Amino acid sequence: MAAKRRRSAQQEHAADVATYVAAGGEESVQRVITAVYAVTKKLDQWYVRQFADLDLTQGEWSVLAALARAGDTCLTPSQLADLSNVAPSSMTHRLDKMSGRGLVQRRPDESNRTRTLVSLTTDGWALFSEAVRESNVVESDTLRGLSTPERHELARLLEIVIEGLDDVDA
Amino acid sequence: MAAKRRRSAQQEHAADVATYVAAGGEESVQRVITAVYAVTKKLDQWYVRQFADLDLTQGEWSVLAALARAGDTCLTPSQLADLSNVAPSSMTHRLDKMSGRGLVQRRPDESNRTRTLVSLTTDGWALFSEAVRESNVVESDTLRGLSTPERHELARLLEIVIEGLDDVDA
DNA sequence: CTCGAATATTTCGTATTCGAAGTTCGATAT
DNA sequence: ATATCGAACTTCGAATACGAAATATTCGAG
Repeated sequence: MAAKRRRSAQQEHAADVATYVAAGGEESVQRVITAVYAVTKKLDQWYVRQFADLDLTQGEWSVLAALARAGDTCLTPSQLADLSNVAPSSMTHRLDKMSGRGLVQRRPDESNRTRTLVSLTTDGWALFSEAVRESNVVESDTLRGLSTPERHELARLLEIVIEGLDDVDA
Repeated sequence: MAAKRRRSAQQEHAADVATYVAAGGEESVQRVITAVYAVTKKLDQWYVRQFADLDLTQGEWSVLAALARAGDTCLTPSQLADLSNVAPSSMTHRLDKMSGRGLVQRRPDESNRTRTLVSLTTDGWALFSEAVRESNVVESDTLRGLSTPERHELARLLEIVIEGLDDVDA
């Protein structure tokens, strides 16, 4: 099942970084970026399997998570499309399915009738909680090699990166 | 364009983590995982735009990168499907397109005629290099808030996580 | 040697996604 | 007031992805 074990994951990663550096990337950059994507790629595989139990696709999860993070603030289909990295037209169909299943509800915005407001139903909130708890199992397992101080340090460094994300476009 | 600036990205992130913790996640876990996905989500958006200049989709990029990382070792369509997180049947069509464009080439495996061996062409290698150099611009910009020692520390911590990834399935 | 199971790829039907119009409503200027 | 532009959502056709079945080859058991 798992790939060739002749090399450790470390060595495999180092070789990948070397490939990117040879192609013109910076070492200190590629070491971080390649590592980040190695982690998310593996996590994505697990999410697919975990969420299948809940009859949930990654796309539907992104909607659920976006609405949950918004709290009691309703979001529009456009906002959800942006947050989910999909085209607005795709969100239409996705919301059709999810509202048909009773996870979300759409209602017109009285103050601006071009807008539609989307919010989680009680079932939607319940499924969100269920998914978070299931995900936390594999996520926790993923980080088991790090001590609590190391996790905080890792989070701190990532949060520095996050702080500058929005300014890059400009 | 950019979302509401009333809150800093930091505060936004902290609020997101609080939502996951309230739903049953562990604080030290969610702080890291949420941050990792915040970074990759933004990077994914940039990749789409950057790669559009090279007439390259993210799916095609994943094939290019997998073959480049394999070096002179050929990969089979099945292996590429695994590495790209797509179904084998999807890889068939993707390789059809890419070989039609002259980026990759397929040849039968003489030692096992059920297999097909895929490798990069000269044009494929050139496009890979071009894409790496373009990507490195935004990636480098993404990490500009970190000093060189901080980048090494971030890479070190992520590499600890990577080392344990394959053992989680078991 | 032959039969059956396993592996690798492709084909095919269905579902999801995207981008480009189409439609409705709101905002601004004249 | 109304005309025009822009914003938000949806509809529609084309492209992409998935899963199941089909095809071809290898491997192992009898």
